[in-house]
Amino acid sequence: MNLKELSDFLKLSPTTVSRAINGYPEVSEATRKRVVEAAEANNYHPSHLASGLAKGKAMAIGHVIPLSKHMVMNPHFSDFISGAGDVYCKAGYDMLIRVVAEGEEESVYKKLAKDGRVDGVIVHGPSNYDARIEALQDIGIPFVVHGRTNQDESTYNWVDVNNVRAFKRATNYLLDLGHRDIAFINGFEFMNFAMRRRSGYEEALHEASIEINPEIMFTGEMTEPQGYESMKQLLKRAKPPTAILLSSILPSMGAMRAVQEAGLTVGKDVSIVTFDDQLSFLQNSGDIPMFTSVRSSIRDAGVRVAEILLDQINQPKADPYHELWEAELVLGKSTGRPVSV
Amino acid sequence: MNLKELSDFLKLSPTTVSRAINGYPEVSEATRKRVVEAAEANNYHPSHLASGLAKGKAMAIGHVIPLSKHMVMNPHFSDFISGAGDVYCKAGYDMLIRVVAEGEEESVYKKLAKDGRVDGVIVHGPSNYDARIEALQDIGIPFVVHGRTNQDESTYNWVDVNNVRAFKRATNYLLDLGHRDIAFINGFEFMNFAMRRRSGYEEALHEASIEINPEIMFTGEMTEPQGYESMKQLLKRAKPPTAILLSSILPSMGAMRAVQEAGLTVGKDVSIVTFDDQLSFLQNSGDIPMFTSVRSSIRDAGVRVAEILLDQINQPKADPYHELWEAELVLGKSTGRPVSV
DNA sequence: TTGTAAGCGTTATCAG
DNA sequence: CTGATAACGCTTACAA
Repeated sequence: MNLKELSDFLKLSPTTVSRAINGYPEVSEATRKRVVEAAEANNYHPSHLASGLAKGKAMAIGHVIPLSKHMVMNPHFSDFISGAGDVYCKAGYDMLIRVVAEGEEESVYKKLAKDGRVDGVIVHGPSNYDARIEALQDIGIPFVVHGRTNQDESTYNWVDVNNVRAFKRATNYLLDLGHRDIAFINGFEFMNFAMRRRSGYEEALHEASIEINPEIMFTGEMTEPQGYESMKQLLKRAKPPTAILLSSILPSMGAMRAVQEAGLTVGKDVSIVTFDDQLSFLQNSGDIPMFTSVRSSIRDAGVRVAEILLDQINQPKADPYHELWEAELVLGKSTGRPVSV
Repeated sequence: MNLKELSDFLKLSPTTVSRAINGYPEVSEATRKRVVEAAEANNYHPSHLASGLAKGKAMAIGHVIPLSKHMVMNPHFSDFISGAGDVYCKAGYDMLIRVVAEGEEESVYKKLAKDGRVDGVIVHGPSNYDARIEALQDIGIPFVVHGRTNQDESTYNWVDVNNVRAFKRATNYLLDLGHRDIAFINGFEFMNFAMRRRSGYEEALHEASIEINPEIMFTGEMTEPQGYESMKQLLKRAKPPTAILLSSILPSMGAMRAVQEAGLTVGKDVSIVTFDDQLSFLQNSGDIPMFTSVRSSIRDAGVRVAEILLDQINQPKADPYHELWEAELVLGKSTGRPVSV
């Protein structure tokens, strides 16, 4: 059943029926009631394609998600997406996802933005210099970046965590406890967030006049095995570091496993501080959380990013909008003074 | 730039231009080349809404994802989705996701199916009796279920793992090793897959004439903390079970943590067998995997489910199609004979 | 308050 | 091989 049929059935014009259904003010209460009831009874739902075409709005937001070489989705996405998706849903928007091979992202973004299927897009996982930003600016479609790049950040919308500060604080906390050998297991450093985290770590060490030691710094895809393997390497050293900083709770689980396998105790023999995105399925909670961490919810980020994008769509001339969040430092069971001190 | 403008520019009719771009056979190679180049040069992309409207195809597949009470997305989704999304992308389809509160799913599915935004939908996480199935059958939209229900399974498309068999084998393996006290940490049993797993476990115990003991059987949301807490409970018992069966690698990580915290060793003091969905971010691999498991890739399931749906869309009169997969039993480091035997 | 008619950007039909 | 014309199902001036 389409609009025409429904209006024939009601002996009304399509116009009136459309107005009634979309809640326009000029239609009388009596007819509105009749229309809505008939629509319900006949199980009529307006075609989104047709209304989108007519109004020039797609009522959808695009996400482009790159698969890594192993064809997997970064697990951090699922929490971000559940936050964003919830916002869209409440506002009547849909989430459109394109999963693409790494490298094709820019062209896919362009196509997505141009073919009129979405009213705005989210940029995930910005690299240090990210061509998507200029591409989207050229096209003129509203977008919000989750994170930042090294490009002029005043020209686009973004929400980011203060990664430099977070990792500086984390490092300082370990220094205060008396640690001097602090390893760092980071994400890939072409990702902007990872680069900033490294800066925070290095700044803190510099200020404490401790030399940076590349031998105890790792980068890679933030997975459980990454943490496990890296930690195993570290424990093999003649003088293993007494503390480790990690970029996500996933490798932290792996690191903990390696420590325990070696018969050592986390929080005593080895201190661990992690960045806790508060992944829903790996809660670092309890009376005293398992891990000491710098914490910021990635789901909340998804919510805010989505809200900001919808705002920008409704006020296209608004100035670029930014939010920089501070991470909490939460003490857990995984840190203590180094034994030898 | 739209089709009309491009065709004016080329001094051709919109028809011809459309045909050239869509690769219809009746257009000459010369004009096709000219058209494609001009489209490229002018950065022309056809409007998906318009073409969808004209062809009556949306070129999108709908997924409805329920948030749990804690507003989080089940992490198993992200792997499933990356598999499905990859298939869609290669076939030129988009993935449309609606994130909804638990309970609203059925009505959202109906709306999604009716408003013409998608050409088919995927049903996730079927419960034992799932009203969505009949709703979608009434509407007449193609759909594929990931899993099954207790309804007549010959009437709809599905892909499922043989959960009964998998958990029966897992239990039998532990029995063969000599275990008699085998605990079971399951998902919520209103989910059909969880119910089937329980059946497999119980069948094996029955056949071995071992009594079912509800005190060592848990159900809940499959998270790390669930495994941790349940395991802690079990270890408090006067005579803790010597082996545990778990429904996902997430609670298994938690269980392992509890065992290690208690100063015990997994694979010696406590044997663990898990169901391994091969979650990308928690690989149970290595020369000898960390966990003994019954294994079936949830990402592969996403791939197959998507492929089947696209097939059904292209051959609307095809009979319902099913695939029942057998899980592998993979031996890892987490199992051994009970110490007391 | 309601209706008429012209779009929105494509594709499909049919004729040339 | 190419082109005019009518859909696709809805919204929106403009009229009544």
